[in-house]
Amino acid sequence: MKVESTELRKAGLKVTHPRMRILEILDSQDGKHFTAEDIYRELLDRHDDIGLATVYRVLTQFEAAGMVLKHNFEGGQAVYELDRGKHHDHMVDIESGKVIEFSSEEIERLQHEIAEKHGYVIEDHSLVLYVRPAKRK
Amino acid sequence: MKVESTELRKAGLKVTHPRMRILEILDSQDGKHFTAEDIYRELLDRHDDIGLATVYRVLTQFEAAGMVLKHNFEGGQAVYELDRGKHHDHMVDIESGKVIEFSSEEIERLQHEIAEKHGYVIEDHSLVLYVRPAKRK
DNA sequence: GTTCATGCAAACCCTTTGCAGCCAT
DNA sequence: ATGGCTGCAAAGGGTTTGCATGAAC
Repeated sequence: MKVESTELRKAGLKVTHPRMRILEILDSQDGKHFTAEDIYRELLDRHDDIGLATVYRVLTQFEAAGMVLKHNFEGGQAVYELDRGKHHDHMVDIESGKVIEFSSEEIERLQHEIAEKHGYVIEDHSLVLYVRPAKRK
Repeated sequence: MKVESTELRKAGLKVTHPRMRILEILDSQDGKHFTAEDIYRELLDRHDDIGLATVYRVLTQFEAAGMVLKHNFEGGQAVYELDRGKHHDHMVDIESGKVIEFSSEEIERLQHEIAEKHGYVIEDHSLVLYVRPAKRK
């Protein structure tokens, strides 16, 4: 039995064709971030007849199940990535649109320190650097 | 002459009633973050007959002129605040919706270090901590 | 056979835009 | 006077939802 179907069952979701396909696409490229449209078009390319509404519904369910992370970078369109367990933040190259992942334990630590100082506990956080290739000197 | 009108002229914008009023509202509470609707409703309360479209247009112009900062926190609605020159990041209390400002030179420094390490220069960044009041122990 | 999921189109929310009239300069 | 501004209503883009059909269990 495929890994995907186990994942779905674990999340309490029926193993349906759309969910399997979408999960496969999300899993196909590590570190890649997809918009709902990206996935929809990929499905069309594969001649899978799955509606855009279903893509949104499935992504929302995956997010609720903790299988997928959703990010709202600038630009209106949300992007999704498979949650592979290692936390990271993002850098967006504003010239190419490319998304680079990074992580910094030190920043994480400082964030918790700051929240604590204000009497809070961090539930979630979002750190995005909008960057541009450095000019060679 | 009021400070507001000087600000507007400096930005190359005509000194109109809507722009003055919106600027006044933004200036009325330091550290406060407004949605376009917040401002619109505030204007209605003051019996200023200004359309929501105008509020959006004016806020966009203010942002372009560097007078105002726009943030896209979770929840679909953008919030605006007067740019008073001191950079800061945000913490959002997910229970009350309250926005707390903070700043950390150390985090800023680490961000630049990370971007540089990847061959990039930071153009902009967004750091938001979604927090919950700490339980008393 | 039930229950849950899907496709389609319509609805939704926030934001932007076209246009004719109005106001600041 | 004239060019930029405004209000209104309509359009826009991304996302969600209602409903009848269809698939998974």
